[in-house]
Amino acid sequence: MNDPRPVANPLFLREEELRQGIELLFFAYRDFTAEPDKILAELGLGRAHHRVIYFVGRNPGMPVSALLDILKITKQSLSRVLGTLIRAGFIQQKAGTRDARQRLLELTPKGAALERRLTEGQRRRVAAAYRGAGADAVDGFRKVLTGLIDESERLKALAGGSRG
Amino acid sequence: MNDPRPVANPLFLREEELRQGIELLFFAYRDFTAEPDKILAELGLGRAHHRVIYFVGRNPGMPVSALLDILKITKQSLSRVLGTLIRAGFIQQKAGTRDARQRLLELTPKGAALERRLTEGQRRRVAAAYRGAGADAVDGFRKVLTGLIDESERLKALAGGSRG
DNA sequence: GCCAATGCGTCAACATTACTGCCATAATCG
DNA sequence: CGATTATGGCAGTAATGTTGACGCATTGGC
Repeated sequence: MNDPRPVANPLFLREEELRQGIELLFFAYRDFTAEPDKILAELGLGRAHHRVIYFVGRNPGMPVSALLDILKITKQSLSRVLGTLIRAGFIQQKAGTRDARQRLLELTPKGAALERRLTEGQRRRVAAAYRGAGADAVDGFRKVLTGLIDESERLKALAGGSRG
Repeated sequence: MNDPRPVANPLFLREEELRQGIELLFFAYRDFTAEPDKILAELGLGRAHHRVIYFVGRNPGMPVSALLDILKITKQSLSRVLGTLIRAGFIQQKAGTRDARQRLLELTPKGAALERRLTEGQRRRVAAAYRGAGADAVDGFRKVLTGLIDESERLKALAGGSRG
């Protein structure tokens, strides 16, 4: 009458499947950030500096407000990190032409060099994972990650540099 | 002789493709952690507490050393977080039977309840992203994320609970 | 039984990254 | 002119991480 095997319980499988996804995200992010963190530590900088350098490099001339919207931190937190990077000569500000209140941000050559150095390892890592998984897998990876982003943020996230 | 169209430069596309992957990872992780962070803040806890509660819930009876190996933080950092959780009654310790030096960790009922509350939103989010992307995409998602993990950590990461 | 190594905890000091709240300046807009 | 916007600065606080040193109980090899 009863099947002696513990037949695959769909609820259990689902739970297990979801937890595996959660864990993969944790482990991947952990290892993904470890490399640049090391380089940053040598320079007395932290992960927050990398994020700022990355996105300013990606969106040259962006105002502070746009950076705040991406990072989702307070302006006070950003202000300190940004101030450090400006004083250290990685980022420079220019007054906005349309709105003179704005401080438009861009990397200096020194900043661009650091950006390349920091992101190089991450690019290599992503490239290796893409190569190993194949084009279809990459497509799925992007689909799922996009679905994980808050709906209201998806367009902004995919806009990336000056693509959108 | 020359193709007048700026033919898709494979190097550019690759760079763009990789950067998009990097950004998706950032945005997904940002939004993925925002929800539990709010709940934790109400309790005077932080993301580190969630990680500990999560993995102890996943691996009941795990020793401290295993947790250190997963989280990749120093025992001093863990000790503080773990101490808080134990004093607050979310986690309890039992001496190891095989090795009496070990402190085997497990969630109390109170801890298990908090774990469910914290992870519920994340599970829902992952479930929604999985549903929206489809089974093939989920497979690709897992493949790529696995490839992003340090090779030496992949087996451990996939071992999850007591699956491996 | 001695002794080194292991597993865990703790104290001290410090850095980074985040937060809230408040105030200031300057420019834009209505 | 007055309200809003974009930005900067200061003060205080907290979470999370680090290194270094030490203690204590237990284990395991000799």
